[in-house]
Amino acid sequence: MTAARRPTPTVPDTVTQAAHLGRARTAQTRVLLEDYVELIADLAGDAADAPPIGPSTLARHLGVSHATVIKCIGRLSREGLATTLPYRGVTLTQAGLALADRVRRRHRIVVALLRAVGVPEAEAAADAEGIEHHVSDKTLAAFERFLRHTPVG
Amino acid sequence: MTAARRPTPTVPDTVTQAAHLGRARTAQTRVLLEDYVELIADLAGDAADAPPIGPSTLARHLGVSHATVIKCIGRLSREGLATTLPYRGVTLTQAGLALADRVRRRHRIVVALLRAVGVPEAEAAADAEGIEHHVSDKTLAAFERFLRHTPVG
DNA sequence: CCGCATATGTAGCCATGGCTACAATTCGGT
DNA sequence: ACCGAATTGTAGCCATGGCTACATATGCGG
Ligand SMILES: [Mn+2]
Ligand SMILES: [Mn+2]
Ligand SMILES: [Mn+2]
Ligand SMILES: [Mn+2]
Repeated sequence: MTAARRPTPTVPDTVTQAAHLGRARTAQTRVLLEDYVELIADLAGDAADAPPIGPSTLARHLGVSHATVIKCIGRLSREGLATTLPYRGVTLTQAGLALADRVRRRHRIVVALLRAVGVPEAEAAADAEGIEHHVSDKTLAAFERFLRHTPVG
Repeated sequence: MTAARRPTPTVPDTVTQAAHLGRARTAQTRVLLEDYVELIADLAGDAADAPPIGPSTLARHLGVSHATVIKCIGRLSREGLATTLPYRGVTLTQAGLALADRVRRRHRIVVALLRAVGVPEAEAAADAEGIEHHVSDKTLAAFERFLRHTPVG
């Protein structure tokens, strides 16, 4: 039972595989933060006077309870991505805005790539919401290159 | 604070967005199961007499502790994907094998698509480990179509 | 200016998936 | 046969992110 008798060729070297899976696990811890800052930025609009967004609004868009949102806003704030005052909603910090920009850009590119390889609109929109969080910078760069060098969609 | 003054066009309709994010959240609950059955199938090889795999082997490949693996094997077994006997390792059920087949195929196709749009080998291998779990059947079908109609890489 | 609908916050529950520390079993080598 | 190393299992901790139920604050319409 120490190992498979034949180290099947489909199995990559052990430490590499562990690293890949670990990386995916780590990415998971960022998913919630990324979705929140992306949504907050989208809702607040691009004006300089971005208005604070309330928990119930976020809850509606996220499809979770407002209690859950309030807890997660605590984490956002602990991580320095947003500021919040009781009964006064949440506003992104500079760091939060910077992250939101990166996340929104990546989201757009992922959707565009999916569309470009023939994924239907609705599926692209839905799947991108999960895929985006696992697209590294290098992969994103490759996506952009592909989109530039590909005629239409 | 009830909503953004301008319902910025980047924000999709509320219930659609909630559905998309909810779908990504739901997918998350399958990630662990998928990675486990995929790994177990890979390690056991394709022989009919697939040998049971021990927790420590899985732990090494997954990059987590053996205690964590043992707990997760419990879930695998509760969900009918594997059987296990004390000190005798874990074996996939028919359902587990079927899931593993789907997951491994999807994994291959995702890696191939990433390579086809120009993602470097190492990045493709790493990112695929996270992306794969968020690729729906329709999106997978689109990937296959694209790969068929695209000359080389 | 006041009451009430709505939004916000708190408390406490649960499942998951990490971990370490320790206990028990197995099994190969002598 | 049996000893000891390696594997396996158990116990108990923690953080996360869901939820419901209840409590409190806000602010608008009348
Ligand atoms: Mn997302
Ligand atoms: Mn997104
Ligand atoms: Mn994976
Ligand atoms: Mn995989």
